Amino acid sequence: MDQHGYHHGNLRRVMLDAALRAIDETGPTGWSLRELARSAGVSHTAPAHHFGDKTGLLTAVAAEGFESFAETLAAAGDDFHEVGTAYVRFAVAHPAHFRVMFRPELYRPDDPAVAPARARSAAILATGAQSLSPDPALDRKIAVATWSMVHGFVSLWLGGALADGPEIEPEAFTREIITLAFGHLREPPVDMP
Amino acid sequence: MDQHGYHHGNLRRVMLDAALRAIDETGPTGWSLRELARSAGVSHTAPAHHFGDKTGLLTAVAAEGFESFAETLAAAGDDFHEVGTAYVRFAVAHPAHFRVMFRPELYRPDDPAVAPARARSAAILATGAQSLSPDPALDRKIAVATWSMVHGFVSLWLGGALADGPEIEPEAFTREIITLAFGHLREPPVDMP
DNA sequence: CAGGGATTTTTCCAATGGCAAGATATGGTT
DNA sequence: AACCATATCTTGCCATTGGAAAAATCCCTG
Repeated sequence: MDQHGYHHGNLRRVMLDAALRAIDETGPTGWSLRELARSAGVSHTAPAHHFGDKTGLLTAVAAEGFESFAETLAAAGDDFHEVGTAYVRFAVAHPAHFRVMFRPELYRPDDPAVAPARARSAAILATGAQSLSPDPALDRKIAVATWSMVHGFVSLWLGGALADGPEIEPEAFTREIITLAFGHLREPPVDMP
Repeated sequence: MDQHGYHHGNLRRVMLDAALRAIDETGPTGWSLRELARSAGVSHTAPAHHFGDKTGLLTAVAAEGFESFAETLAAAGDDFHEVGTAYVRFAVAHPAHFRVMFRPELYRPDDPAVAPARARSAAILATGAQSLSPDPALDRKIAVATWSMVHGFVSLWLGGALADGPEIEPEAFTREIITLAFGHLREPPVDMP
């Protein structure tokens, strides 16, 4: 089911992939819709049917990203060390998605295709530290602190800001700094059925 | 020394300020050069003389940002708690600059107006944790961890990702999470002459 | 095989970034 | 005060872009 004539048959996915590649190469705004359409071999208005406009395409990227993100986080379990590591793993594996997801001005965060997955991710992150301490207020503090650290690390890493100095292997390094910063808070090992 | 006729007299600064305002309102790419020129009351090509092109304007913003940033960090002293807090203070006080500075694809990071201040900032951050521990490798880890946390926090905060839940006062909150995460590493109080 | 919805194209428009050439102002020199 | 080199700004132009409107083509169902 390739392109056989008038109907492309697959335009939506092809455009998404082209967008992801373009984002990897030149950032979330370093390309034009017409460019992508050309590369897909269709007219410059063909994408409009699938995405509406350029913002719509970025919204679709964000939606796909948050879906996958929520899954990754959920699969990481309850330990916030693991959730933090999963956060970084996702960003490194899907840099283009990640680069869009946390820049809400690029897309429509309230779009029904985005909002649920977005909320799901936020919920997992917010509750990641639950019952670590007896004080719920401290829990939130821990959650935000962890979230901040992994988000910041990955942003800096993707942005090349950590390029000087010895090479860093993102996932392993994340584990180390989480332990460094939050290891001392850890309860005795949680039940592992 | 306002605009008196043909020569604006102050275009460079006026354009920079207009850009900063526009970035605050619609992000680093949510405006057009012509728009800013109109708001300054000059023709759409007038800015070219001062900045070359749009990227040049963003480069000037980044340069100004890193200058001010390096000063702020340097003034914070040696304690990496203070440096971290200063990091956040800067970002909150100069959100438009900050939004550009850490997105190198938006400007020309190697521009001679940017590179030195950028390097100065990086150096302060990299050595922020020096001699905290006997192990230099751990120092780097601590420095990157701290940097990541404050950078991530501020990115999330500026992006509105922390908007749900109780309101957060950035600088105070930063102090708390730095202490939470790194307080246990702290040497006995440094000499304060 | 007819109709209808889905998908894509062609055509058109306003706005943008940038270039080239010309106009105007400014300061220093004499 | 006249002059000129330079800095600053304008006008006119062009290719590219995002998007709207309308028409064309395809595919599925009955």
